[in-house]
Amino acid sequence: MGFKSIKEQLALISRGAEEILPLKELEVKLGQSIKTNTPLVIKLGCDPSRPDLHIGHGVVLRKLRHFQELGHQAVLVIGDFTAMIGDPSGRNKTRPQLTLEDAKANAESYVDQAEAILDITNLKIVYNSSWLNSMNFSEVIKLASKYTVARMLERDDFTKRYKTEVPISIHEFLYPLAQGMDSVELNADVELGGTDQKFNLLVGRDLQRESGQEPQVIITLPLLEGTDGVEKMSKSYGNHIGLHDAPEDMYGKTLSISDAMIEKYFLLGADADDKTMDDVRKQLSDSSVNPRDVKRRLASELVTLYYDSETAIKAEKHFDQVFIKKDIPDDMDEFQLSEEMQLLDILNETGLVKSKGEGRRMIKQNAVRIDGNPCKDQLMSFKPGCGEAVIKVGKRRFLKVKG
RNA sequence: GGGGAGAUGGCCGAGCGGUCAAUGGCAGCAGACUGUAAAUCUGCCGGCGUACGCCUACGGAGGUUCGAAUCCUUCUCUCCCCA
Repeated sequence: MGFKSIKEQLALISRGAEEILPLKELEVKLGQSIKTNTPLVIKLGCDPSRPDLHIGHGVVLRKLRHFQELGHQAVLVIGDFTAMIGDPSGRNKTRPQLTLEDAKANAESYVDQAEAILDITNLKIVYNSSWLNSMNFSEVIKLASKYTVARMLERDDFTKRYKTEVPISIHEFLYPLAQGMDSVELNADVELGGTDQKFNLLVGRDLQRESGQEPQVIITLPLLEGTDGVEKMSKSYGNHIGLHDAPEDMYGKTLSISDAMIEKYFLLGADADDKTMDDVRKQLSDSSVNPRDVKRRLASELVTLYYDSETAIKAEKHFDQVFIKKDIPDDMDEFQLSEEMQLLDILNETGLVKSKGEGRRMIKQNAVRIDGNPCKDQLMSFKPGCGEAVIKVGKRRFLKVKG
């Protein structure tokens, strides 16, 4: 099968991308690829230490998918080796060090989730332990000699940590090098990553050059902020929309993003094409259009993307019912009463609240409703034979008690 | 190798023998207002008990004391300066 023209390919490749470095080299590579009818090798590394994927990860996976659609060879590098060592970079605690088995298990789950985006049948999956694990100390030292401390310290987060006297371990300097080795191993033509990966991606170029390879082109993608619109999307911030979130959650969470994020979510999260983006921008700048409606469209497109349009309609209906009409959802967890029980215990045991203390607080704050009426009685209890009641805690926690 | 500083609740950061479950900020949760937007206001924000209260917590382990996050010893870890 032939490739599309350079121009056509670039249009898709650059959609949503932050930087393509150097663009000229990419054009050359694409040209060669067309001429020799050979797909380019597109590398994406993933960290299997955190197995829950969200639409933030989706941004870069989507870009890899674009390359698949253009007929290139996508390679997913599972960083099981690096995960095994345990990268202590990042804000606070040392990361848990995974065993190779854990990393492998997580990797499987990762691939399973990535299937929502990638064409798995044409995906090459490799584990970097298969080459990094066998390097001996002298090889590592030789590798380490190719970079200087000053250059390492150029990296943004190292600079920051160094200045604020936050520890940096020596082995962290080896991370970019290990990642770069992956590029050498694969003879990658292009490597994808978030903007925070820029330094690491560039190291790959240097190492490839040292090994006599043509350096890879790097493509960085913006980091998608989470639903709070401030921090980057991350499960630990609790601001993520998971790829495996239930359709209703995906829809609801999307509607909770701030208006300022709508455009970005369309582009990066929903993979909107140029035409859609124009339309969205037009609507957002039109004061007669309620931004909420644009957001509703976004939510529905996201659900459609990860599920299907029918599910999106259902999610929307659920949302309207629960949050706009403040009605109860069609489906909710049920609790069968076998003996008289305190409301507080029911809440606690079913996980509607984290502790009884939280339950008490919620009740005090009028956050607990029974059949729509705020419950102020902390000692209230349910007796068998009392029939059905719907308990609501906060905005979105429901439970049907059957007695 | 020598000298100095430090480790506090999800994070930052006060406290320096009792009044400390620990000021404050951020994050979070809930309520009001809304479009599950933003902004704003209010309350909550270790666990258990209706509550007086009890238990567990200030890097780990010991100790001094009627009483310790606060003092001493020791261990672990971190940062800075000198070599």
